[in-house]
Amino acid sequence: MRLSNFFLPVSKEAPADAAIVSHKLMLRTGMIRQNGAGIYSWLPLGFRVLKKIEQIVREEMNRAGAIEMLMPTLQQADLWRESGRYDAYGKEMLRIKDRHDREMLYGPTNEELITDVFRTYVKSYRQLPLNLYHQQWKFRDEVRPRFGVMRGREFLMKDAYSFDLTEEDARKAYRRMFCAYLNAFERLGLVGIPMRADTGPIGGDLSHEFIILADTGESAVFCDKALLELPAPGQDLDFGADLTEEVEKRTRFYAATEEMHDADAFAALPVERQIAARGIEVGHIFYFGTKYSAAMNAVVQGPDGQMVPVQMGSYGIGISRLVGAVIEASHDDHGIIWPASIAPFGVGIVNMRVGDPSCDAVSERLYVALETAGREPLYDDTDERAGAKFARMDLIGLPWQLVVGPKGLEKGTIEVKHRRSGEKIELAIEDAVRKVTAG
RNA sequence: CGGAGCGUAGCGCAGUCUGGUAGCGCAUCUGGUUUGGGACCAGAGGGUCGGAGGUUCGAAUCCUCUCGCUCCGACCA
Repeated sequence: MRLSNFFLPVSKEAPADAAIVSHKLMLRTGMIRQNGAGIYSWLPLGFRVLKKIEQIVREEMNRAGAIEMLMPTLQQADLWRESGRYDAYGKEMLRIKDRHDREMLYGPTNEELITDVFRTYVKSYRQLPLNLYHQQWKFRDEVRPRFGVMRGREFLMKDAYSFDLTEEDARKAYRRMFCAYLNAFERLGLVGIPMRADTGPIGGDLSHEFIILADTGESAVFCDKALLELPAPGQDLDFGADLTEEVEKRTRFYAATEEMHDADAFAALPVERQIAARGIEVGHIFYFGTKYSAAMNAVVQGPDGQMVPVQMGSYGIGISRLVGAVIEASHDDHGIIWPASIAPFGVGIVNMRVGDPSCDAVSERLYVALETAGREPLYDDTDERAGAKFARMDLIGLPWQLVVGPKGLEKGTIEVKHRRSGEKIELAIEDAVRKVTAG
């Protein structure tokens, strides 16, 4: 992408409304534009990041055997009456009437819809296990939206729903999602720490929140340092295998959010392993048995011929929240530092002297080479001053910057900058391309 | 929903107490000089001061109502 053809409204100052660093940076880089409390437009730069996170989550869900689909944002009230949640959900659910005065709602979640799909088509245990997911905008009329996309009212969520015949099979489905989540967060450059979460009226031990540590996180969290050092299961994990050990490897360490915190158990840890910090919830998984299937008559016939309500679990990842969360976890005084996996562009090319024949020629060469190599270059071909270009590149935080200027070209080199380390090296043009393409 | 604030140019703000021609910085546009880390000079455009009503000769400023946004708390991907 040539900057002169792109839409990148960066600004020096952030609106005073923004309280936390990720929100400020998202506004300053022109990733989002606020429309109302907790409601945002995703401008081109932000949209690219959002789509990349969505794609990584998609790949990890698919790898774990989940199947993607898409459900609507607007739902009929009837289904929610069946599950009993139309009245139970409260003011957080946005209720709407259409022109025929039919009661509708903007979906805050999708258990009812997916259960309806399931019960219509699945009648036999032989079609199980099944895990269906989508990535769709949700609306929750939060009392107090805040922190930009971290707590918006409208937000993009990946939600998956598992269906199994028995509780034991449902536990297996849960473990698959547990591992898939760890892999997904790792690919986003984050350490997602699974923490025991409140299971509400269902009870049991099958609910975990995935937390990433950040000073501006909304919840106080406590965990064993060992959890931060465990690598994710990895993309070669066999999701057909027994994943019990892979899960217990983590759940045996202490980790809890404030509401589940057991001060005595935490105090029993060696002091150097005690981590008391703040965290951002980026995912939440739980098993809820037959709560919806029983209420909505989603039954399947087992091998014994009996009709039984299907065992269900649901698994959420806050896609739009993750954009903010990654920035909270990865930035410096100059701006964002994107992990390469979700950077809006892979490399920035700074032409220091637009109009100079050799600078233009070399920049074009780099641009074509990197574009061809699939590195998604952002070529700053504007005629602004060098300082402004550098500041902007640092602000938007692309992993690499290539600086093409007359001084370097006299020696036949260009400057290659690594955003995260700040390292700068002079390389010949072909070596620079190789360097950036290799990473 | 309780508590506290804020709405003046795209962004950051001053002006409000004490009523009297709507300002500053950044950004934008034009011309020129510049050019290796957010340049300089000269000029220009851009505002129903969130909205409605009221008081007054006169309202950004005082009064009433209203809409919106932010922060703290209780709740949540």
